[in-house]
Amino acid sequence: MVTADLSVRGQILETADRLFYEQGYNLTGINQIIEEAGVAKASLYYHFPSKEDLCVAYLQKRYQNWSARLSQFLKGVEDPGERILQCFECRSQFLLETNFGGCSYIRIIAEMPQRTEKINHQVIINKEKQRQFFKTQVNNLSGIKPGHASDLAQTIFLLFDGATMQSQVYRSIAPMKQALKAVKALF
Amino acid sequence: MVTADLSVRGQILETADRLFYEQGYNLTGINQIIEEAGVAKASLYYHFPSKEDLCVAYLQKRYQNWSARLSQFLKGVEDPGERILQCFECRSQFLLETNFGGCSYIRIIAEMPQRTEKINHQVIINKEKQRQFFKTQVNNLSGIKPGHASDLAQTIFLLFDGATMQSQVYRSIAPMKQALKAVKALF
Amino acid sequence: MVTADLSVRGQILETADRLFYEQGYNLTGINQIIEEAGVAKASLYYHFPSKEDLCVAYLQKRYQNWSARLSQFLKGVEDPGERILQCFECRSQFLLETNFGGCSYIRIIAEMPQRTEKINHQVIINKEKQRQFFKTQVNNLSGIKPGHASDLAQTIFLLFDGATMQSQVYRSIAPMKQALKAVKALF
Amino acid sequence: MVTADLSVRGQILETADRLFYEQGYNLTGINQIIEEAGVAKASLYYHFPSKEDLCVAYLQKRYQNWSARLSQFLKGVEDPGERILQCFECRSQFLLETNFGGCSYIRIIAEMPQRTEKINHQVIINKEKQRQFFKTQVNNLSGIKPGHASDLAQTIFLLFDGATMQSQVYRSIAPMKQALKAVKALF
DNA sequence: CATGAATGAGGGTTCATTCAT
DNA sequence: GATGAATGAACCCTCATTCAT
Repeated sequence: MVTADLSVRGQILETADRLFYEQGYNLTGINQIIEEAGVAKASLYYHFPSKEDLCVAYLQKRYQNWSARLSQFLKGVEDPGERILQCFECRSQFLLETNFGGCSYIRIIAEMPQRTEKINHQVIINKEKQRQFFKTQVNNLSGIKPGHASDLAQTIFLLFDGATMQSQVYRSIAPMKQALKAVKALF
Repeated sequence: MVTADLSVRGQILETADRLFYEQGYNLTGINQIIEEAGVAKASLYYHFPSKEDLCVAYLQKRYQNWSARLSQFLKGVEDPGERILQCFECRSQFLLETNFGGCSYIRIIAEMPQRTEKINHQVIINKEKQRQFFKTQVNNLSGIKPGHASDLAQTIFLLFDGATMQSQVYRSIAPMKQALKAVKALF
Repeated sequence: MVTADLSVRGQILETADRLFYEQGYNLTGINQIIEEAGVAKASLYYHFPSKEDLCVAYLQKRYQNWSARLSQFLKGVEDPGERILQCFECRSQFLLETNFGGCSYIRIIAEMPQRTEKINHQVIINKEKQRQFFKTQVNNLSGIKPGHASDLAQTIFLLFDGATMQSQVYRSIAPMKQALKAVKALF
Repeated sequence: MVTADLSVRGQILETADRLFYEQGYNLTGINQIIEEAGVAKASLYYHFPSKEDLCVAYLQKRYQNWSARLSQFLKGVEDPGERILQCFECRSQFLLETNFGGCSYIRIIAEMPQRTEKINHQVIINKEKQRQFFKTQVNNLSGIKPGHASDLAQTIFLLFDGATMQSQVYRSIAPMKQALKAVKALF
């Protein structure tokens, strides 16, 4: 659960987070954000020098929220293999809740091919953290042949992103289910 | 190679195709398209009733070009398994040429969460054709256990999309290579 | 009753007549006219050199239709005073049928302050014919003091236009009823 | 006389007021307004959310100006009958000054058959205030038979609008003079 | 007679950003 | 910290008209 932040900055970020994800970054204007956040335009620019900076904060917040959600979801799950599988379940649940909004990091990249350094940097950071999760779990798996752990983690990550993306396209969690099946077969 | 189409409609579509893919759909304005195409604005709207319709034509053209490229790439390749692997190679080559532009269909969905029916329909058509390619090849594979063909094709497709997307994010074909490796392991 | 004219010119004029009156001249585009008329754009410009000329034809047609409707309405009515009163009734009926569209001639003037000579000429012609109707009836009235006939006709005409206009504004025939009452009091 | 308002909002409204009345609402573009007002387009939309809202402000301003002009014109005139007659004189003077621009409220309705609620509302308000003026004067008239006051006021109002409109059509104050004569005969 | 294709100019509206207060 | 007001550039789209065929 995210604690309500009633500060001006918090209001802005919370609103931007919702709108960027629901409507897309380029389709969300500064005006809509400040209107729905109930703040003045100059206040937004006081806290975030540019829309780009707001985007970076949005990406950070997205990771924090996903990370918190996943931790909560995995509470009590100890087995590395099970943790991986539950990560896919957690994503399925998330997609259902968000009406198949997909991966926010990937979407930012998708709509900004000539992305700026700031934004690119944040996306890479977030993706790397996701990748690291799978790597860590795989390394903890028992019975993995040395040298194959990295490959396995990468493959799982590919399936994770592919399924997230296809679930958005098809508005269905079937791709996630399929990915889960494929991951199980890899262990 | 695509024959140059010097008709007004052809000029518009060719320019839109290039700009939508290079810059993104929402970041490409009608004005830029007509300027670079060297046509009048009303001419664009004569041939394409709206930007949305132009987007549909863009998606169709993207599929045609990819399809032609893939056919050319697979010329002489008969073995189903090899055809699948070469499809990944073809995509790698494409990504390198386009500076890691990713999958145009997916990107359109990624930047338009509230996609219109027209656009959604065309994206689904294109994605289904891609999926069908893998299904066909897998069905022609020898030694596939009955009932596993569908799962295999789906998994390959997930890896294909996941790798395409990650290659765009990381601006590297490493994810494609990784996916290729994973696919080989599935046969 | 207007005979259906299935010629291209007829189709265009009929459609323009309907749209100009329903939507207003400036709010009706050439494109809408040709689409709803089912003719090519160049065909319109073959029959009507410009939108302005089409407007003139529209004004002529509007007078013809009103004139025909009034003649039909007054069929059998001989008494000049009664003919005047029935003219107001006829207008009331017309306004109800057209959802209070008002006077087409006046509306054209209202939306084109710097009207062209062509259009101005046609409007004046139409208005003069309306005025002449009242003059003729008044001249046939019995018991009119010489020298007052002209004044009376003019006043009736003022009431007729005022009531037509106010009926459009208020979307009610109350102003027409009020004018009718006032006219009766003048006899 | 209206004091010059040099604020941005004032400049916009003053310019729109002039152009809407001189050229017509639909024939006046936002671009022309901001050019002649010397302001940025976004400034116009900051103060007026849409052209429609600007139209409402225009209608309000038109009433204020007419009201102020009439008050000034009637200064010192106490007799109700005379006040009514002077109202027609005031309108005649106004029409001469404005090159027979007619009634702004009526013209807005005339060029927008499918008027919006906002605009319709403002026009009705303005017309009702005009009507109220005549009602008030008639009620103050001496020697009016009870029950006839309302009819008389309505008839005068019809003559007022009819004459204003015809004066615009004919570009002459003759209709106003005629209406004045008719009103005198009603007392 | 009739048409499809092309156009320059302009339509109303929104963009992200800045600045004086 | 916070704000209202102002902006230049760009948004997608439609206008009435022309012309070669």
